[in-house]
Amino acid sequence: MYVATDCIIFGFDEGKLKLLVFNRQVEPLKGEWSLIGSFVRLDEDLDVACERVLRETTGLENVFMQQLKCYGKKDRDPGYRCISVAHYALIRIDEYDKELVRQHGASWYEINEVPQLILDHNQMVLDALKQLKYNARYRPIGFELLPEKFTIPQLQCLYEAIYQRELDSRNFRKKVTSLRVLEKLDEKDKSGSKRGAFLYRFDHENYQKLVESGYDFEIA
Amino acid sequence: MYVATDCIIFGFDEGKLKLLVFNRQVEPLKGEWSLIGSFVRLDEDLDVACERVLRETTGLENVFMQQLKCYGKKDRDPGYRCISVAHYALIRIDEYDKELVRQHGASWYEINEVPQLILDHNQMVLDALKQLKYNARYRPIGFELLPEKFTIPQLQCLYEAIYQRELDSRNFRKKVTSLRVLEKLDEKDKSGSKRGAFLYRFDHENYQKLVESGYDFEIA
DNA sequence: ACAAAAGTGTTGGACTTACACCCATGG
DNA sequence: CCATGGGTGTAAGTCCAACACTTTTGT
Repeated sequence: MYVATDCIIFGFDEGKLKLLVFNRQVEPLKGEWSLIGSFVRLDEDLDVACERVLRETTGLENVFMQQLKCYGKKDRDPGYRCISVAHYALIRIDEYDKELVRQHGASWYEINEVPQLILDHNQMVLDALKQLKYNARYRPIGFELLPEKFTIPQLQCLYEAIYQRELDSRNFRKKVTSLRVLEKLDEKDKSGSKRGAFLYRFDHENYQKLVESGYDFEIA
Repeated sequence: MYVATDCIIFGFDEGKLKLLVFNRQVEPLKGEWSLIGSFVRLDEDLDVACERVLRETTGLENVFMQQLKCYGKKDRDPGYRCISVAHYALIRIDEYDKELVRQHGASWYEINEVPQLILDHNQMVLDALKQLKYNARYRPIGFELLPEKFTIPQLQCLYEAIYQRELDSRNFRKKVTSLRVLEKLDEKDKSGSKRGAFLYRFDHENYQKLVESGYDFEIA
């Protein structure tokens, strides 16, 4: 049986949660929209395979990535029996290799304007989004989608995009700062307003300590 | 590549959460403890394969079963390259086919006394238990492990076994009855005490309605 | 009559939500 | 000077956790 992996790649840009979809360049179904994927090689760990796929298409390494689900309907791929283990990845939209992405015929789509994809890939996207919403409540994975330095309004905007609802800025700020995993910098980002908003950095060290102590990261 | 499925089968008996483990009857590793599994047939849906495994070993159908994770380390099975999609199942310990289980050389082990299992099966059990704890908070899956009629003290005992901590009986009773998915019967179960405790039945219909309306089932 | 489990309410504290105004700056 | 987004505190309500005694009945 063939074993493949497909990647649901999320990014965050212009205040919107987006999905990277690919123009399929091989037959069958050449020219259709698709997630990016690959067969898992015989001598390759499953998770290594999807890291490889991500690296080959975006140039990124050490990306947040998580196994979503294994799709195994017998007729999911009309060509041959193939199961696919879907993973979703959160990438920083300012870091990926734009040339590489262009070569693969990929484009970003807003999460609720994703076009028709091949096979069961639309279902994978729906499942991944559900998972992302779910996980975002208990681990601060939202940070994975932002540049290294970000402002609190940006972070809030991201969570609003994930949850697809508005959050109260006072309550949001209170909560994220109370988590004590944000390091406030002396710089401001003035791209969003005249006044400028302070930049923060994610304090990985403190985060790690808190995780180990069993801390609960529910946000919003 | 070979594709297998393995089943983590949970049951609840004598106030303890238990796992059904099998004595492996084929080489290699014959005689070792193992989860039960099977290769996925070429013309068989993945989820159908694990339903088949469960039916073949316990005689049960229509069991609560959920995909856990796909295990795909390249050397997880020293014999040949094989990925395994683990599923966990919750069964009622009074319903399974004891003769069938005996034929497969299976025994129940308390969840924190599980012996050494082959390959990565111990890891699968740990992951399944974590998932069970997690899911038990948001869907009333605990009911799957009890007989059709059960008492509230039994239900509490089950949740205590899953969470591995004690719960307050007043708060627990308050919460589960407030969910409005329990139907109180006129019978009592006197096996647990002189006084006897009222039996309840899970109201699947009302549960379905509540799920559809987006209700949140957090318990304990 | 007593042991053993079933059943029942209340209160204090923690957390969540809702809500409105001033601040800093660039144009 | 004004338009724009950034930043701040408080009060009400809801939810959760802690807690102890009475009931029933078989032995």
